[in-house]
Amino acid sequence: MIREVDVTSMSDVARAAGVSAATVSRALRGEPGVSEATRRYVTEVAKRMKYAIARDASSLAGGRRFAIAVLTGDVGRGDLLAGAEGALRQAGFDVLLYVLGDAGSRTGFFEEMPLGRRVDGVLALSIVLAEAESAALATLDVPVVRVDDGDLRSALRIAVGHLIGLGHRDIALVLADGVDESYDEVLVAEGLEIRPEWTLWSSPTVVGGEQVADALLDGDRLPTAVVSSNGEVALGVFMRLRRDGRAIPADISLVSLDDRDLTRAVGITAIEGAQREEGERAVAALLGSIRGDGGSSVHGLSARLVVRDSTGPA
Amino acid sequence: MIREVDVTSMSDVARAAGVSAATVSRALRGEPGVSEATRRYVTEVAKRMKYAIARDASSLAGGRRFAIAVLTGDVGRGDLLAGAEGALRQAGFDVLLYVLGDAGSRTGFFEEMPLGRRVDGVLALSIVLAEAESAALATLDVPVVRVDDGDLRSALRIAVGHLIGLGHRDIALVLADGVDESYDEVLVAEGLEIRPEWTLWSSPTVVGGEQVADALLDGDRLPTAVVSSNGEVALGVFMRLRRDGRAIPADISLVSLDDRDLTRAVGITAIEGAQREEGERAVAALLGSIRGDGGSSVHGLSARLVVRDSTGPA
DNA sequence: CTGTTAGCGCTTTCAG
DNA sequence: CTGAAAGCGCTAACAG
Repeated sequence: MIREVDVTSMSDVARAAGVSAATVSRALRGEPGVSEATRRYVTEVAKRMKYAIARDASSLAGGRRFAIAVLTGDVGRGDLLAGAEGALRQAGFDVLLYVLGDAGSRTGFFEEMPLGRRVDGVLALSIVLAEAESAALATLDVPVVRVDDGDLRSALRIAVGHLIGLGHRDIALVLADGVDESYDEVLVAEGLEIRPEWTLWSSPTVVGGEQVADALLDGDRLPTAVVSSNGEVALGVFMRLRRDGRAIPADISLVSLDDRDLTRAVGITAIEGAQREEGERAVAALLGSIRGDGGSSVHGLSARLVVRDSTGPA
Repeated sequence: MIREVDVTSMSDVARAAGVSAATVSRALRGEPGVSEATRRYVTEVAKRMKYAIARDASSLAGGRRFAIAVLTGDVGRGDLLAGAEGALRQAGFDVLLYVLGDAGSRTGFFEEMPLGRRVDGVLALSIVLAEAESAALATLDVPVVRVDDGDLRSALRIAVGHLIGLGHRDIALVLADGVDESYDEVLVAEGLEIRPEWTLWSSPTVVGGEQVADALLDGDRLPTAVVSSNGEVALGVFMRLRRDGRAIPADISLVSLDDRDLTRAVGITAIEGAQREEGERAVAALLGSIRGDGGSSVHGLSARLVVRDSTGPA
């Protein structure tokens, strides 16, 4: 396709404004060394001509790229991405998106490393990087900032604290398969008694949650509160308990350590990562690095309790 | 931050390979006019030197940008985005992401139009563009491809067809607020009788769905099936009916015209857009346009019924 | 098939 | 404060 169009270039603007291209460049970028009057006038003219700096040429000449690569394994974590994108756009950076969800595209990406000399920094959002992958990124010689999912332990601590504050002592903990650590100490630390039958594992699905609820209902005593590490499991527990005639939160309170569309929709109290904000914070850190020390860093999603309708007094 | 590094440029490679820069350029891009032997050797050397073409310079000189702007209003539609990104990356295009979720960033974007001379095409994913916005994009003079949500009418047709196949005749239709058209004709066309009290409106929330279910339960006759235009509403209906002791699908079948995490998790039969595939198809169309006629086009998410556990014989 | 020569549209010294 | 000149690293004619 041939496009023979609107090549309003900087020199066009310069000519129209009766100054040199250098002055236009300085004026438009807010560089010092231009009188305010000139700057205003040039900006004016540029806008009238709908002129926009050609990034390619600008990068080539200036050495800066004004672009950040955003790597993510899971577009589902939408707000994190949205927050980061907004902050970057506002700061004048392009966002080059790379969705590294499946193994194929992921290995492909790290083999090709298509970022060479193309970005000023890298943001890795909720994707756990292998050693080799981190190393590959390091060769780009630009700052890398990672945002990981918040850690379960502290989320659990917050949830349990909330429940204890409501007077609960009998708290069951449902962990999604794959979670292999023990979290008893968190309960112990709060002075709670550990009952083995109240620590349950479940596949990370709604059906799994329903089975867990069944197991709970079959026990000789029901806890007054349930904490689930996974949102879908929480929903399963919620639905089964309700169907069994248990009122939530009157009979049983429920907290999810994982906040999702699901839990939000149903009104389940949950620990949410402040995703949007964290995305913005990560961008701030990255831009700081770019301007400053060039260092890399790792951020955890900050945990925050959102009390909804599934928790109440014991 | 000062970066005084690895500026392996094309001429470095050329020197190392004992050829001219032009030859390296041709060889690396697969352009004709290079002997196979030379191409192989040059490629070899380049790889060994870890050389990667500088996109900026390449674009500047060549006039092509190898970048596509992807506009989306809703990162939640993850698979569409993932599909498009994968296809674009494979084709060698950068993806410049713009999340135009909230009004502020959206108007900001269309006022600034930061894309001038920066992309070879635009992909608008599940975002309905206003007249003025389309016009703004048109000024970029690059192909624009849009992928819209599938249309409700055809989704409804599929859902109703499915239910009728299962023997249902008493079908209630729940529309989320904002849907203003009448869909009676779809039912009529299938030979169904229209009962006004079985066409209900609801806020697009779980609570709204629960209220709808209440209204249904209060009626003098219960439909044998419910179709909801919205996933969250469907979930609300689902939960309330179950709590009221109605078995799904034994007593009542339920179909959502909108497939989401929610409906998937709970196992509600739904009409899903084949998002990933559609993303790839849109990219194919866009790349075709870029190479060819430069035309723009609109794609609908292709509707597909996913039968889960919420529908069964009447 | 390959090399040479001009730029692409900016930013950046360096003078003025 | 402003302008002129010299590239940034490539690609695209044009010659050989």
